[in-house]
Amino acid sequence: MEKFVKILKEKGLKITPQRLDIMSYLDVNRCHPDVDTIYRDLKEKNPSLSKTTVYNTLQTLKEKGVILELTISGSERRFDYDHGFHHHFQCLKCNRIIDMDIPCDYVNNISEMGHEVKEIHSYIKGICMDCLKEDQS
Amino acid sequence: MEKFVKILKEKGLKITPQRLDIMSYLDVNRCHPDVDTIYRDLKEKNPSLSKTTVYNTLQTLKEKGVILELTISGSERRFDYDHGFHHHFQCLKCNRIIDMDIPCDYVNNISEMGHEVKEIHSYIKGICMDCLKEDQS
DNA sequence: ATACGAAGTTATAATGATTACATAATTGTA
DNA sequence: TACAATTATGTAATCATTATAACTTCGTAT
Repeated sequence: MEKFVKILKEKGLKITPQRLDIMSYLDVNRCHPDVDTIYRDLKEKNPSLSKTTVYNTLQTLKEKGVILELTISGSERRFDYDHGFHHHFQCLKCNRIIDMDIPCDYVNNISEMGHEVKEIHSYIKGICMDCLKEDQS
Repeated sequence: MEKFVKILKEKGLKITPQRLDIMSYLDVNRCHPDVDTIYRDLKEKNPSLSKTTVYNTLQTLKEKGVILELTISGSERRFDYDHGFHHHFQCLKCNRIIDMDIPCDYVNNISEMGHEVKEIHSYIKGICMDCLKEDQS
């Protein structure tokens, strides 16, 4: 928990239990949860939590670069603790998002383009291994 | 225009002026327009056009693989005539989306993963060349 | 050609996620 | 401990998207 306090201080943000809860939740739950899931899960331990707070905090943490917002789907916003670049795979059947740590040289070539790069998102969609197996059986 | 008729027939879809308009619009306007832009522009020539039709048609064409929906931004849905895989760069300042045709070997390696790949999206965000120049002057 | 059924379009209403706002509470500091 | 600034809360407003139902058009078979 100390590491989250440190991060908030570095970013010039006040330390509040709500922020620590959300950061800790995203650090543990690397399943790219959406706003509502975060809200519902955290509300169990802190029933007075407001959904507005969740929105505000996610927005703040995103602006400060602590967390990442995925835009893999147009309809659902998903969030991720920022732990280095990797690709994301979304299964069109079970809707799960899987981290993919296959190396990609493209990232290194981008600087040649003349644009200043701040974020890279790589989304692959299809049918995941598990759903493929189910279909066969 | 004949090519759009052909595509619709191949996909088993009826040929309607609205669909042809939307396909033609996306084929010409490769700036990745959002729903509202498409609607406003096409409404000029066909004032009875309904926004529901735009939504329906985009959805149908997307399902049939004729067009692609970008999810580069969480807040705005953008559409693109499907003309082969390429990366997209979005400028965080002017909001423009630029096609990037730099080769990427990653695409070829994906099949090794065990998942079945249907779509690949690659989004890069940052400050574009033009905005960088403006900042300096 | 014409008529018929299916598919597509339209306009309106409903939905649901996100944002705005005003108030209350908490944080960090003097 | 008290104070100013920031943050959290709850409600209300907003906006894009979807659902619905009536109407129209399309493609085909007569």
